[in-house]
Amino acid sequence: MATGRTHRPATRSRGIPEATVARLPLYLRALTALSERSVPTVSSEELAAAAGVNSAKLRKDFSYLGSYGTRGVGYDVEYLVYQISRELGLTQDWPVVIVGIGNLGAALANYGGFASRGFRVAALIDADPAMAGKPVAGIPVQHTDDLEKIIEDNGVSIGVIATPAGAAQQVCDRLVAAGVTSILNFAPTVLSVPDGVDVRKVDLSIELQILAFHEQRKAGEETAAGDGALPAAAPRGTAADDSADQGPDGDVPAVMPA
Amino acid sequence: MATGRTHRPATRSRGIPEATVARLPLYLRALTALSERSVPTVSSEELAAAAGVNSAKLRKDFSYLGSYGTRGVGYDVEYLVYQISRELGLTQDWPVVIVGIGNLGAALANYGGFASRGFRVAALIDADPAMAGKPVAGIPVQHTDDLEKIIEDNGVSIGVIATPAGAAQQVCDRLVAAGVTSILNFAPTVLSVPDGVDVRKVDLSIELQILAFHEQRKAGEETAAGDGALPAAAPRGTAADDSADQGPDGDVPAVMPA
DNA sequence: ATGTCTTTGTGAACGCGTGCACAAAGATGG
DNA sequence: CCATCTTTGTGCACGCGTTCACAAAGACAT
Repeated sequence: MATGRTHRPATRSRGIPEATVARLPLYLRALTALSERSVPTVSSEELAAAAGVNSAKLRKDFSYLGSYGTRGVGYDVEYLVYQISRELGLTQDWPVVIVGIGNLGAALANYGGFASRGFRVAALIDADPAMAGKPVAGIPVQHTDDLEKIIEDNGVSIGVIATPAGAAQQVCDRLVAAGVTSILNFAPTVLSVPDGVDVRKVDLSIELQILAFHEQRKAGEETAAGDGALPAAAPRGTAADDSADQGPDGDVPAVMPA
Repeated sequence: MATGRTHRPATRSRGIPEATVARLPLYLRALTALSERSVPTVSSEELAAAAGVNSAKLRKDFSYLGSYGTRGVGYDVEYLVYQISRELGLTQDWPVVIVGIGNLGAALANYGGFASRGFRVAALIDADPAMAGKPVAGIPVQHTDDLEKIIEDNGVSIGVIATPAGAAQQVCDRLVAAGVTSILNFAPTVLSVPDGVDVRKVDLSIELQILAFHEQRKAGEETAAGDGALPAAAPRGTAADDSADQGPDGDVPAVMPA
């Protein structure tokens, strides 16, 4: 019934649009900076500039949370920081596990941005027995075998996957089975999860590819404009490209023709 | 299909929606996997499932690139891989510099996903003199002083910023001045750049906060709709726990109402 | 050839997000 | 207390992206 497609109950709980939720952390950061400088109030214009968004958009975003501003004055910084923090759930403690302590996982464990906002790295987990017990960022790495127990003992509901792509789905399944309902995925794979589990993915390679697309378009604009067929060619005019590039790495882009 | 027509003059490569561009790398990854398994063709349904998207969306996305499918059969995997690669600009070499070789920068330098798709780490740059010459991922770290020269000598147009927040804008300015026109920013700051420069940001902390929001909502659904409640409060943040230098934006944890 | 079956490509409707523009609300000064 | 000024909060319109649904296109069998 209800032919396919995962049902999406999400996002419309309190009526806060997903796009707004995604911007709240941005506002919060800007507000925190103001708070540290003991700035008492800000206008939507100022705050919007600091957050890099449109002021009308910001006001509309805040209107979803309630009327926390004062007309003619602006927003009380401290109060707004509190309201947004509460809305995002940052007034409570969120134990997090990081699975896959390679280069990236270790970097994440050391990343200050996590700990600084209510997120606590409860455990580091890796499949390599040689890693077990070894401290990373002051936390001893534990073996994957104990994953379920770790999740349960710490009441973890948020998991970070930083494993190789091949292991990601399996790890994901175990996390979910153990009770994790939110996953931040750094592995370059599409994870499939049951309803009720949120997945956000961060894919470094994809971001670069998107940049490359725009970069190519920019480079192509200078050369020619209207050719009917394949634009191809794409002579990237930038210097130091045609001459000495062959030596250093001998690594060619991995693509093949038809 | 080589025989002339069948071509829509309508929206050429100039008119590819941003949302579509953002999905092309996803398709490409799925197609590459199929290619490695020597699968000759795929239907939009199959490919969409592998990429985790709707099949109608996928077909529409591909329609912006041209008519590369065969009705009744599907898409030729190899051909499509080539077309998407070309569209994304991955058939050429993209030298990239990474600035800020801390935990994250080092992880990025080691990240296989970069090199595997036409991106070549041309240089690693850090402001710490002690890092200079030290090899990371087989590449010797160079000092920030030489940034401009490095950009120029290597014809770099894409830069990755993995510095602390405080240094990001300054590094950004120098990159742009030196000729970089695309920036991937990992620092938790809003970068301001002149027109013509693309910036994409990856913010680990923001992703977690978004997850926390949904997580809180899920948890709140079961119990009463009670708001606030400030659980256990007592944010531990004051312990100055930030790991040395990587401090993202160093902000205080909690807050209080007015 | 002809008919059937599969799958693409796309017109059209719909919903979400964005930005404009302005009235309402409150501060401030006389 | 009233006038003026500032800034919020929001109704409205517009454009983009998503999804549906179906005709057209081609493969394949007879």
